[in-house]
Amino acid sequence: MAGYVSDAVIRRLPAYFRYLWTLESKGVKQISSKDLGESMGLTPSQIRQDINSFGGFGRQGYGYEVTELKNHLQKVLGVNQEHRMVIIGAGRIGQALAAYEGFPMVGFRPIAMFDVAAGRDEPGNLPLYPMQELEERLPDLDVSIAILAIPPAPAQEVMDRLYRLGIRAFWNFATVDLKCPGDAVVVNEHLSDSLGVLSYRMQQLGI
Amino acid sequence: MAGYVSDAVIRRLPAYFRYLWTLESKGVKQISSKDLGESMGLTPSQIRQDINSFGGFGRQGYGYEVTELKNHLQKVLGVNQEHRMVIIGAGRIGQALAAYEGFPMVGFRPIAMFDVAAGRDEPGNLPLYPMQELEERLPDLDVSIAILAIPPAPAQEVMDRLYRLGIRAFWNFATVDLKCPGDAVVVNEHLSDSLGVLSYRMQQLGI
DNA sequence: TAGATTGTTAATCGATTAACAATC
DNA sequence: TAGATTGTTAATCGATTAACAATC
Repeated sequence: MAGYVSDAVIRRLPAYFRYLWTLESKGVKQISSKDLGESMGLTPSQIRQDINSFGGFGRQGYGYEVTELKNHLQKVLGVNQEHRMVIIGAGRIGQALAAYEGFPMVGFRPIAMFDVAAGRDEPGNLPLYPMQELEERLPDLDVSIAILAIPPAPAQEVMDRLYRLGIRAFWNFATVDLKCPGDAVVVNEHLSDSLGVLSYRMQQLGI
Repeated sequence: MAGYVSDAVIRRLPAYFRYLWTLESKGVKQISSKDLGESMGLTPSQIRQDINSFGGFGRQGYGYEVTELKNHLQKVLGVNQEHRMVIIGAGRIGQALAAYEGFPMVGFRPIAMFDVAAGRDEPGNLPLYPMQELEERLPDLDVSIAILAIPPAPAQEVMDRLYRLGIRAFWNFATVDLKCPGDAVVVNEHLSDSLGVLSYRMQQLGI
């Protein structure tokens, strides 16, 4: 079905998926690359290229079946299966993520939180465990992803500790770039980088 | 100094800035494009190209002065000046952002929060006002950026309302893509898109 | 059928990498 | 000076756009 799909394409897939999801929820059955392009700010050509990088779904003279394409994108991204997550750090960011409503759409589910300060509020309805019980409890939780919502200083060490426990996927909110072995994945989320870009554009417009 | 700088370059600038900042705080005085490239996972060539797109700072045979380059990047990004922000929505994401430690580095400062439910906790040390007082209070707050940490449904409407009050820069955490007039800037932050990419990579590695 | 729109190849455009003279 | 490393031009690579035959 798909050979190598470039990074540039992969980064656009979640946006396609999201948009098709909303189309489906509005009852739209069909869409052409032209209309999709207009809504998403991309050229029809690019959309057809992107979609075709993982298989042919359109019908000439008609366009794409919204639900069919959405479901397929879901499988391509792997967000059709449930991903159980543990959240490390029960500070404000950790708590915000524990309650984030964007997860169900992509099949992600927070299962538990850990924090060095065991006396914190239990947010949402997730159990909160002290960090020292990590080794003891993690195996039973059956999670495949760890969210790091902790300060930068201990981040790399905590990641290594989770790696030793078998975690191979990390979503990092600590303000450092973390490195991991080749058999694991890290997505470093740098919120302030977005602000840098925003600031640059403001300057250009003289805001 | 700089003509047109491409989007691809601009998106890398905050990472350069962040890394130079940590180098400076470690007391590093000088760095070559070779070493910078190794640390950041870029080629020396690319780094020299990027830096030269906004002016020549290196010395042959020596490299770059860390502090000088950092300070210049700061000006290029416009993060040397203070940006006052208002946070709309005092839910968990709003509260997390109110306390986010990544802002000072980029000169951003949250000033106040607004929420439809006036009875919420006052988080951090920011004043929290009811949303209906927006028109009355915003002019005195002297903010140039609004963070939207509200549900998708009212997001576009709230943005239009802020635009009418003179706000021209938006950082949007609502899970919809917002559109704005050409004299304003929006950065749409889609956290779950990152998870889509993470999920795709996990699948590829068989995690 | 005629019109619309795909899948796909070819053309263009832009970004990254390589190379090297200039020079600190 | 000799060695290192820049700034910059040229070469390569990849991604986007255009075009169009295929076909629903």
